[in-house]
Amino acid sequence: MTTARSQALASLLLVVSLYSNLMQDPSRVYPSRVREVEAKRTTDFAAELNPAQLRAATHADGPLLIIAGAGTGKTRTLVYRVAHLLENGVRPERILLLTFTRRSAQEMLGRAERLVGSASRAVHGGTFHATAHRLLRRFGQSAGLPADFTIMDQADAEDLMQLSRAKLGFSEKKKRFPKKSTLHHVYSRHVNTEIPVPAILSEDYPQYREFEEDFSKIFADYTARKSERNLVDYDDLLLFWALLVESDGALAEKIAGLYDHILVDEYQDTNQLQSRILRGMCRTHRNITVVGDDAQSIYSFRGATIRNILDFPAQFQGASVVALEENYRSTQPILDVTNTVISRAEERYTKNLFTKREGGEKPWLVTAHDEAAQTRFVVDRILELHEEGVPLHEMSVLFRAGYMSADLEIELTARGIPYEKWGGIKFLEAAHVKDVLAFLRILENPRDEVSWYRLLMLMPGIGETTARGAIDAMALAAWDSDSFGRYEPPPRARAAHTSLVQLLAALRNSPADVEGAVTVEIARVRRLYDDILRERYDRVEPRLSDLDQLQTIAGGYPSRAAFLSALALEPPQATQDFGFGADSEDDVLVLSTAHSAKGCEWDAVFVIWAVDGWFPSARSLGSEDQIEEERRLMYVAMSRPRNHLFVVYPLNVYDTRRGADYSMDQLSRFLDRGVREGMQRVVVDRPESAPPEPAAGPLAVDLRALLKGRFGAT
DNA sequence: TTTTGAAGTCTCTCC
DNA sequence: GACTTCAAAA
Repeated sequence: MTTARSQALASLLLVVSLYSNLMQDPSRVYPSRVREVEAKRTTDFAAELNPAQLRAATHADGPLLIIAGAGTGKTRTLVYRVAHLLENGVRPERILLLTFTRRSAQEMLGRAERLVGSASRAVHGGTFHATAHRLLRRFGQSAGLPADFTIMDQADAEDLMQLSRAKLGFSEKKKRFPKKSTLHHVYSRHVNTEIPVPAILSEDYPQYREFEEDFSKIFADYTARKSERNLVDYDDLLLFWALLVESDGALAEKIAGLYDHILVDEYQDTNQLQSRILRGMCRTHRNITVVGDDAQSIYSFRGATIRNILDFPAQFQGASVVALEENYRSTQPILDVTNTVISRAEERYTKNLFTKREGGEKPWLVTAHDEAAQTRFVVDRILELHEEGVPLHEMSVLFRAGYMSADLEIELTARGIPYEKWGGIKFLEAAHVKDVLAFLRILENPRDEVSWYRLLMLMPGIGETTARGAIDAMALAAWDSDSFGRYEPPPRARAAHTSLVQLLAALRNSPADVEGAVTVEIARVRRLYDDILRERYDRVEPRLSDLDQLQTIAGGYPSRAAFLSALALEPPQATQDFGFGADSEDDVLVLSTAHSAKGCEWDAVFVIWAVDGWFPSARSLGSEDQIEEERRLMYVAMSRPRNHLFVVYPLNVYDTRRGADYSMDQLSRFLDRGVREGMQRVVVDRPESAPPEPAAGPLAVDLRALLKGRFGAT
């Protein structure tokens, strides 16, 4: 069976190999690679690119902005630009390719390799955060950052924020005090956008304006806590990088001098802080190429600003601008509809996407009676297309938020259709995985308060007060590694304390630098932890097998530190990391959030839950800007297919949020009259009373029988 | 006083 | 379903 989780694990294994690649000193790779470049035939750029792509790919030095509409060969152009640079003698390790996701970095470097040979492997590529991490491990100490810092993921950062919140006594007294996730969100937004906190509160959280001073106090405490405890959050990675390249010293020169060319993908999704980093990195050469599509800017919730791309020509004087407008992906009827959707957007670079792909069916707008009918329609149509020869991996179902695919997943499982889910429940967010990792993290960084707290709270007889008391005692002893052993617990916690002390001692004494050391450590932790797991959680078996997998994965890392850092920065999201070897031959359907689908394409795409309040999300209806972003998100979703597009919406939704009753819902506002004119409509009724026949084997359902009588065109 | 279980409140997108 | 709040149990 193909589950999201098992695939996530497989992808994590891939990360292992990537990680060791990433950490390799490129100078060691260099000499042999160069010869391969020279031996390689030169690429015939003019024959393989259209005029606009050619201009972008072969652009000489200096800033370049490529405005690339959906499906216009953006990746291709960037890959050829890398090839062009290499063929013109730029050393691969002097090129930095910044992407938004690890997946696109892999894909691009893989394609570049096919084009120009293995030289491209020495090109530095990765996300902003992963690149920041690499630089900070190498140069951070000169900037006052400890060498052994631990990276916190978002949940960790929120937990730490909660500790600050509780410490300052805000947890009980006031009514409606913002919760930890809100606190963290405001903080993160402040760091990434550089908007002052009061302004963020006024704009996004007017109800919390009265707590303005409390926010400042908590943030101050949070910041102090981080540095005392050796912790670094995602935002810090960028922040320290920016500070490093903006300083006046030789260090800034050195870091900026690492690269001669910087290429940035998905530039519309960068934020103010990232823009500062880029300006710092380009202080000497100005060889910066950015690619983006303002119509696909969908990450403002994490501080991305469309201004970066709109203002690029002003920020980098003399920048060339190339627009890619020929769409190679979709048929004309699909393009007509998506062009109409995005034409309603306010401020943008005007692009006129066109295609030579004439013909093809009009996109479908499907009105389903309710959620069950929606699910049935999607599954039936998928099977039908599959029978017509479209492989499952050439189809995807897209939705606004991860939880919206629940019903569909049940049905797919029942009918034996394999699928993989992107952007869903993440392996590393599972409580039991985080529990085990907490043990490893305090070994790595004894000051890691978040992990201590988590771990202590797991132990029977230890609650909030005892946990905090133990942590305070350790802080008082300057986090000496024996300080926990000297701590005197109250009687009810004594047994737990003893076993924990013994475990930690055993772990500290086991050799750390032998192969598979991390796996051994996890096994030891589990001798204590597995019983706790059985006690605390339901569905024990799958959780235990997750931990088995975690042990296996850990075996691939050279050290505990490498393992933990990789997990924070390269979380296995699911199978989006799947593009290798035999596994890519698995024919599985893709379920994805609209966000995670960006940059991908399929033969057939289903967009479900196209209901006002769901897509656009009800939370975004408050402001014009947010609605605009939702519109772009819908545009991203609808512009993924090559040949078949289905937009589905259920009429009656059993909505527990509003008094648990059926309510009539309305089609998403983005499918306005003009858009609908380009579509063909279908109404799908409530499913017949008979349940679907259980599948004899994968895809063995008699479709015609199931579909009979359930279509009624209007 | 502290822990723990149970009822009640919302529920996005990602590095 | 995860997280918070609240009241009973140790």
